Amino acid sequence: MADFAQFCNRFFPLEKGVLDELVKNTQTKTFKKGEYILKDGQVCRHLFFINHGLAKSFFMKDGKEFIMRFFAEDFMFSVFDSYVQQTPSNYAIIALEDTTVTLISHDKMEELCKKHHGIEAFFRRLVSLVTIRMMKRISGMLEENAAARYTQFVTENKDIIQRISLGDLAQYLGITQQSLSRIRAQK
Amino acid sequence: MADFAQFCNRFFPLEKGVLDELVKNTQTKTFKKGEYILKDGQVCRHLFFINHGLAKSFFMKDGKEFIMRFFAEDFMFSVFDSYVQQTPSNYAIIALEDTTVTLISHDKMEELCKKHHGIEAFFRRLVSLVTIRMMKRISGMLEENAAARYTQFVTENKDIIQRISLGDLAQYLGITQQSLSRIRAQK
DNA sequence: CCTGTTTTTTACCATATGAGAAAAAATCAC
DNA sequence: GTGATTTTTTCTCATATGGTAAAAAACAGG
Repeated sequence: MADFAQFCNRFFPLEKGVLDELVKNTQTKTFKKGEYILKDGQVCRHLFFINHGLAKSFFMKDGKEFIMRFFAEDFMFSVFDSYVQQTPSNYAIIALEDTTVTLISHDKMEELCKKHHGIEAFFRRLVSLVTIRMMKRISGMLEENAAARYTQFVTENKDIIQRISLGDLAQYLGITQQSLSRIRAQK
Repeated sequence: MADFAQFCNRFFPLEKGVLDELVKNTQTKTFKKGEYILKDGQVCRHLFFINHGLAKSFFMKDGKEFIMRFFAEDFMFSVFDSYVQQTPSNYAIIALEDTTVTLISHDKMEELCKKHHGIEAFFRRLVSLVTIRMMKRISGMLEENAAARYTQFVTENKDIIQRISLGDLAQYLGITQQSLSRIRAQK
């Protein structure tokens, strides 16, 4: 069971009092497998941290589902476009397993960012790392075909790969599940 | 000719003295068409702002070029993975036209972020918007085929589209220039 | 343990895009 | 302005992936 305060200490150490204030302003929620953590069309009003479980963010287009990312234990995330702009989200988040999350509300977080320079810096670091991950994703999508992206995803996500269905993984890779099944068969 | 201070004021207003301090710590450089603004393998030690001109960031793989982004006037950017981690860059930046940039060094910027909460917040906003753009790019690459991505790029970049070669645009879209030529022909 | 549901695999054909080569057009340098 | 270079187009064929359908396998609930 990942702990949010511990995560923070590893991620970006804050002064004791500041960390306490941050943690004090979180709440915890549990979602059953298959439940929406965020529905598309809603404004994403929280940062999330996964204590336990697995989730995906995704969107639909022409009846097809496309997966932006999987989120597992000890990971902090949000739907950043909706969160930052406080506009309705094009993406939804669903729990793929029974999942417990720690939440910080946008308004509180903005308030804390203004109040504590350290939390602002924490947040900058968080978004910076998100950016770096997205750069890698874009590079991978440009340079590699589906088979190579699959192999890479497997090697980089050994820990969660068994927990993700073939269909979900295919939609993350941007191919049909039939194609992914074919790719797997060719090994 | 875009002005950096004006850009800042529009982007994220800082206190007068703070903005002055930021601007005072910039320098200006000019690159001829075709010159490297950053070579891959180098650590990206600056944030960039384009006063005038056009540039692309890209990487090579198996002799093929893949373009991450184009940067035109009045735009602030960096190679964020290399910049944030201060590690050698996998990406290079080349001027596509004679280009003038305003630079802020990483070390100075970090110093200013520590010193002025406002600059930290400025930077958070900058990285947040980068993240949002990258989310859009990833969505687009997942959901749309090359023809649709081309159409969308054109409509969203009317201003610079005539300045980008077909080959470069193809490599941004993740297809060959022959394919893009074919797509264009079908309109 | 059995039954219904979901997930994965397989097969067939259609289509988008890639690779290589070469022609045509546009641009650049002197 | 002219020749050289670069960019764009066109062509042909190969391949990866999509779409549809259906079978097989795995899983879930009573």
